[in-house]
Amino acid sequence: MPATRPPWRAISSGGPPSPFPASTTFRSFIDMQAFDIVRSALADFLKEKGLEWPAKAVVEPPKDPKHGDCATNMALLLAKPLKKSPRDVAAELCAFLKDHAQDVERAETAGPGFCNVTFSQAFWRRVVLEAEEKGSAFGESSAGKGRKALVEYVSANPTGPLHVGHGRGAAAGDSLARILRKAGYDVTTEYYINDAGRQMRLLGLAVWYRLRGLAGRPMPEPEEYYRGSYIVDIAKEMLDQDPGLAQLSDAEGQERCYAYAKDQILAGIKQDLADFRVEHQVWFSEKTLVDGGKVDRAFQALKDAGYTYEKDGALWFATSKLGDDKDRVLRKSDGSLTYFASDIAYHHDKYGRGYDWLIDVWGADHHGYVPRMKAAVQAMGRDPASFDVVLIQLVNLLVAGKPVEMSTRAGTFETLADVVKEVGVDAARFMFLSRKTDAAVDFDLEAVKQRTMENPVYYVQYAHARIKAVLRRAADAGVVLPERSSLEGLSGLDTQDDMLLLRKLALFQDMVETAARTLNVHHVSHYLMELAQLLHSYYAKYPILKAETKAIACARLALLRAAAQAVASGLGLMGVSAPEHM
RNA sequence: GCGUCCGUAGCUCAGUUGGAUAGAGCGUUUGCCUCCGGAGCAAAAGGCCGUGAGUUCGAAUCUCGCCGGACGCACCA
Repeated sequence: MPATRPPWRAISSGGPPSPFPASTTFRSFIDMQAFDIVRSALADFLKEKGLEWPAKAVVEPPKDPKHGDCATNMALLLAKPLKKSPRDVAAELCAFLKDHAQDVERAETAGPGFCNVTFSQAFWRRVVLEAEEKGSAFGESSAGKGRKALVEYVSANPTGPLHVGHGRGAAAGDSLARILRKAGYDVTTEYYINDAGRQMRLLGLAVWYRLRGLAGRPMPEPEEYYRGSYIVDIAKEMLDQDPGLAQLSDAEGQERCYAYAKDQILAGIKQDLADFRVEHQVWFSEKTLVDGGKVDRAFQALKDAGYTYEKDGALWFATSKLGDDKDRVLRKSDGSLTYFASDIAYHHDKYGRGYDWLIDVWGADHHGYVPRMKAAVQAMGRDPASFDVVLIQLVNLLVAGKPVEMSTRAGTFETLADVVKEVGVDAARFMFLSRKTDAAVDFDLEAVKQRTMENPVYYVQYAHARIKAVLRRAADAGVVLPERSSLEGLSGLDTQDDMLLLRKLALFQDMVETAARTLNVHHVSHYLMELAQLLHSYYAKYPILKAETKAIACARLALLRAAAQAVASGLGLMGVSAPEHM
């Protein structure tokens, strides 16, 4: 956390595949079954032929559902060793799968030599039972194995209100924490308060300057200070409470102003975050690092590892030995610490608190800072893979396609609070979380306000509300849906569209794990869009309450109830509400 | 100059570990409200995946060059 967090820039990218979640792909119960069944049958086939599993052989879901439930390229890779054409091998393999794998209804060759496997309908219906059994825990997994992860995000300097860019970082960090929890991690969320150093001095100076001006004791305008109108407001507030303040000495006045302003601004930030449904469990003060001797302890750790040296009166850290471009200064020749120094101490402290995985959410403009932080982690004797940075790209605020100036002028929507007030928490969060964090996003206030497909949040929420409406009507009509369905009761789910929905539901847990593994929050919203689309289409095509038979009506209701569970759960991961009515 | 990231339909964006005919929404065109919520559904049109090579059974995906864009490269915070 670079101290200056330019407000409107924030996030980034591409999520370095974290080592933590691992080499194996985690799948939901249903999916795991499906893929494992095929994998083990393939292994049997290889054993029979006396061959090893080819490194490039995969079992995967085919892009086109017409190709079945899962596909393997095995035959393509066995053609050479078996000295047969890929298609002949595929035919042989398919015959084998049909005979040796459970729940397999069809196994067919396709294209250049793929084997497409289709499971029985009953196999897929089980996902409804799984959803009913797990309830709101549907989609949870143990992929994280309870590892302790610390997500640090926002961490804006308490020198002014949060801007929209901070909002994107806030939404991303908060959602990431929710996703990681769902994926089985023990997550703590944290905000690093830069309450030491130059920024704070400038804040105190700014308020003091305004205060003296208001009190009729003007002083020369400082070269550098915060000019926002909120500074004047704070100065007024202080004067109202104690008109005698202006008579203090500059040193004491600035100190009083700093302390008051910091607390006020921080309180405002906390309120803005709470209003945005963003949680931070820990508020970590930079000051406590310095005062508590933690910086010295971190320095000692680096020194013990042999990475520090003195030069030109400064203390240096040999980050270039660890992949950085050049060495960095920790303590300047004037004796003061660089920002990097407290950063190192901060991360040293984080590890000391027992976290296995540190995730920092930074503005993308700080990407150049990553290598030196990685170097620091390594010098502390930690696995650099246990430290990930999610970079957040900037937000371009627009009104009807035209850029809004990011000035401090009143009347322009630049603060997070203003934007949220204007478009609502749900729409704002959904928008922020729908794109890869490392791509800049255009945030058009007009578009996001509209209840159309311009902002898909309503599309997804509507799918949820619709299902709830049908379930209510069912209850009103006296249709009693058992809390737990039976496989026989679901036998009415036998169309292609039923299967599409069931398979989508089975992928929910997969999606959560992918999002957690890649630290890419946008997977959630895309999944929800696809699920919502299937639901709207299904709803339009099939009568539910007026189904051909009561049994089919119940089966469809159970399917929709499970789907609503997934929608609500997915929206929950984004911190977006799942309304019963709209 | 060096480094990181980005370039996919008119627009905004997905695309997992390299897989089959590259997807979705918006916009456009055409249909659908005697029927459970039309904030919806169905269908059509729309593509040199920036560009040129390479790797291989197979590339939007991996490698290199080039073009275009964003952002970094402090004894700043």
